[in-house]
Amino acid sequence: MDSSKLHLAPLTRTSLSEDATSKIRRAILSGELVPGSTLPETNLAEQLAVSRVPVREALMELEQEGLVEMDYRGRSRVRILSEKDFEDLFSMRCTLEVMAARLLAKQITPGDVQTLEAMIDGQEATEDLTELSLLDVAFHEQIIRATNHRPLFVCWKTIRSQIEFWLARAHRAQAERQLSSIELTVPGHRRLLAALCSGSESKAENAMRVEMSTWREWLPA
Amino acid sequence: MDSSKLHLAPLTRTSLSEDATSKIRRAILSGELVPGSTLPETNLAEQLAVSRVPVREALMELEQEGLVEMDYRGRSRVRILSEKDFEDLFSMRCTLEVMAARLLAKQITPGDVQTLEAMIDGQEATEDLTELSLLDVAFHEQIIRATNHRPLFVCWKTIRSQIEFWLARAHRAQAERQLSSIELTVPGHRRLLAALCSGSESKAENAMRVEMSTWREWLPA
DNA sequence: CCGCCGTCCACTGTATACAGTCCACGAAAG
DNA sequence: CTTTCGTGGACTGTATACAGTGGACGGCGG
Repeated sequence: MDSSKLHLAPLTRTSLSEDATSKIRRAILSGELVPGSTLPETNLAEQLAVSRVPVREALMELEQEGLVEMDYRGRSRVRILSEKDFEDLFSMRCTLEVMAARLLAKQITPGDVQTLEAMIDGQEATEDLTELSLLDVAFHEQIIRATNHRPLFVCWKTIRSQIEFWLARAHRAQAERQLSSIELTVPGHRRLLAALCSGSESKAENAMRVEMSTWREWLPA
Repeated sequence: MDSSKLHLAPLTRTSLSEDATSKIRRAILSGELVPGSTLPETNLAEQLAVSRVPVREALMELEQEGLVEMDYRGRSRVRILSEKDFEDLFSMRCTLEVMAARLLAKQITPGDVQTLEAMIDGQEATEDLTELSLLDVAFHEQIIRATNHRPLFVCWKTIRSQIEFWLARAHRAQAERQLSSIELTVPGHRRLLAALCSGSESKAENAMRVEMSTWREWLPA
């Protein structure tokens, strides 16, 4: 049985641009690339062993995600996020997620519930707290995706990376008082999911606001 | 007095990419490029008399704006916006603008008021209805800009062009029963501005919801 | 010592060149 | 007539080449 004709691979085929994007993104999120440091295309191209073209596209993408900023002439640096930036980020997130909660309350499907429950189980099974916080973001992203609301999802994507940046930063900064332990995250998500299934927009909204507020406390990074 | 050293020009310096972006955008909004039609880089580059590089960047930008979509292999076409797309667009717009209204109610400055009033005066002085609808969008954009909330503005930019696309389309489709006459737009904006100045978040929100609903009636494009 | 000017260099914007891929179309086999 | 296979062309993805610009730096004049 020769499956070579099935074109299974093309779905996951990855261009050098996307490759470069995720590599640079990871380097920023990990702190390897410090906020404010310059990102010369020439330099990055050399390090990633590709030409400037994919690097350019990666930088454009990351600018869109808010991790990179370009000066009036096109020179890129790792964006420096201020306190206000983080506050704005979270107020935006709150608005988007509340909208998602209300939408989903009206249209959630058994399939959605199943997916979300599986994700919560995955969170419960996790030991690593850094990993957990990523799963948490993924859970919220799944809620937004489930709404099938394209503009909402596009907007979410413009802040997602910045949220992960903040998470990584907070983890490094305050390793002792770890945010979002399993004991808090998992039950919170179960309550949220229950509210989303209640069919009541206002219940869903309130549950989401509660969920959001548990994060907001950690804002002063 | 030689001003050649003052570098006044660089502020408005325009790259070929941006040039290409606005030209293609205009062509789509005007209907010259029909939804669904393909956009081969080679072809566009030839027509715009530039190389493929600026065209590529323009297409990436327009994809972000939701006017262009790329298939799994990178071939671009003018995006076909469905009825649901427009509904989602407006619900997104409503959410963002309500958020903006609440924010601005808390922090509006005399300068903001002055700018917005001047824009309303400009609307009052306009005869052309197509022009008026663009001024209307610009007015709402100014409200969002005035919040000084970067993520909010970034999100707005991802839907702005699609809204203008819908406007242009609606204008062509129903030339007789013109939407948004001056008699409706200007007083509506004055009331909205008054609510924004009231200092009350809920008044601002309600006024914005009213403003949004006047648009929504026209949805079945 | 301080400021001004010119040169050089690092870097981007754009063009061109090259390689690979998918699809349409047509020929050959059933 | 239908199906299969092969081939050519139309594109994109990526690399390389070229041109221009602004800033850093050093020398020169005050």
